[in-house]
Amino acid sequence: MDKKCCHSPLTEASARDVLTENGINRTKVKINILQEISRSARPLSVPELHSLLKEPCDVSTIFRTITQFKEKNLIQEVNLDEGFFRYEMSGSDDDHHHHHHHVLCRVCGDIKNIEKCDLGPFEKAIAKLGFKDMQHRLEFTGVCSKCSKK
Amino acid sequence: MDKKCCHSPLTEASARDVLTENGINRTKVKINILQEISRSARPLSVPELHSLLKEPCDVSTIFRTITQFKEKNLIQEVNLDEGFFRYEMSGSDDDHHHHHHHVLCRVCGDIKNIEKCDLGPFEKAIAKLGFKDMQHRLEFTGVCSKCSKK
DNA sequence: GTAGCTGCAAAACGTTTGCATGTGA
DNA sequence: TCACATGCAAACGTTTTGCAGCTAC
Repeated sequence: MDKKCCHSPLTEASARDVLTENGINRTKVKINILQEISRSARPLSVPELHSLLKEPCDVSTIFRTITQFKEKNLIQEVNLDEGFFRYEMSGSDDDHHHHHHHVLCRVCGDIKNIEKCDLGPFEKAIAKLGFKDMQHRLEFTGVCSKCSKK
Repeated sequence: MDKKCCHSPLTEASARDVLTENGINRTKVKINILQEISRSARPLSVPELHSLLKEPCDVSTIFRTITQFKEKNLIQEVNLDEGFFRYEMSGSDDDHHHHHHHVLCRVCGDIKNIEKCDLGPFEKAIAKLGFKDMQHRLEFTGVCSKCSKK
């Protein structure tokens, strides 16, 4: 549960490699965005990403880049019920079906990962209703230990 | 799993009672909105609600009313990853902690309820991280039997 | 009468799109 | 060269807000 996330921050060189492997042009903007997402310990929103980039680019470019990265499954969308999406690395190839959930602290906004995921009983129940190709979204909120001490 | 939802459509008289019990003024608009949500078999978005109301009101009024209903726990927010929220009845007083999940068909948009909810193992794992007052959101998408036959 | 409700208009916010220009391979 | 990437401006859909007038109690 406390172990480090599966990916590590990408160097410029490795970011370039990842883009090449996925058939994406290696532009300054795309390298920056990929590095910034890989550097972050938590999923980032587009406005956050925009203000983190050392060489800022337009938000529309960020959205277009994110669309492309999602299509190549480099990153994945996270919805913590905040009214907007966040994005995080999908995990490397050796870790192909990486899947996890999050807990969001309702007070300070801190986000932790939950690696456990067993929804078998739910999925069996839904299969009985005739549904196929199931996907799910499970996110938790709570008050973290720091905030509940105050 | 197939049983009818816990609440039934509210008559105008019972909608008025519910509002009074919750200290909310019984205006025409609020009665209409509450009835319309109680009548619906599935959680409604604000635009849907707006077009369903027989005596339409401004969307800003709908949002303000919904905020108030949420505060009194008359209704609850549902997020099916569509980019907007839906709203449904919270369940009656005798059914005080009613809680369920949904499956959304990614093809036709049909929504079914899932009554089962056992996330004990997850919540234990999160409690170990020091989080308190946990809440969760779990929603499924899939392809319903009608749509997968085509 | 007064607190609270409503409609209208405007704006906030995340997100998408069209278009003209610029850049990577 | 030429497909693709970018910035800018405009638009979109959902949601919020300010304000003036109206309604419930």
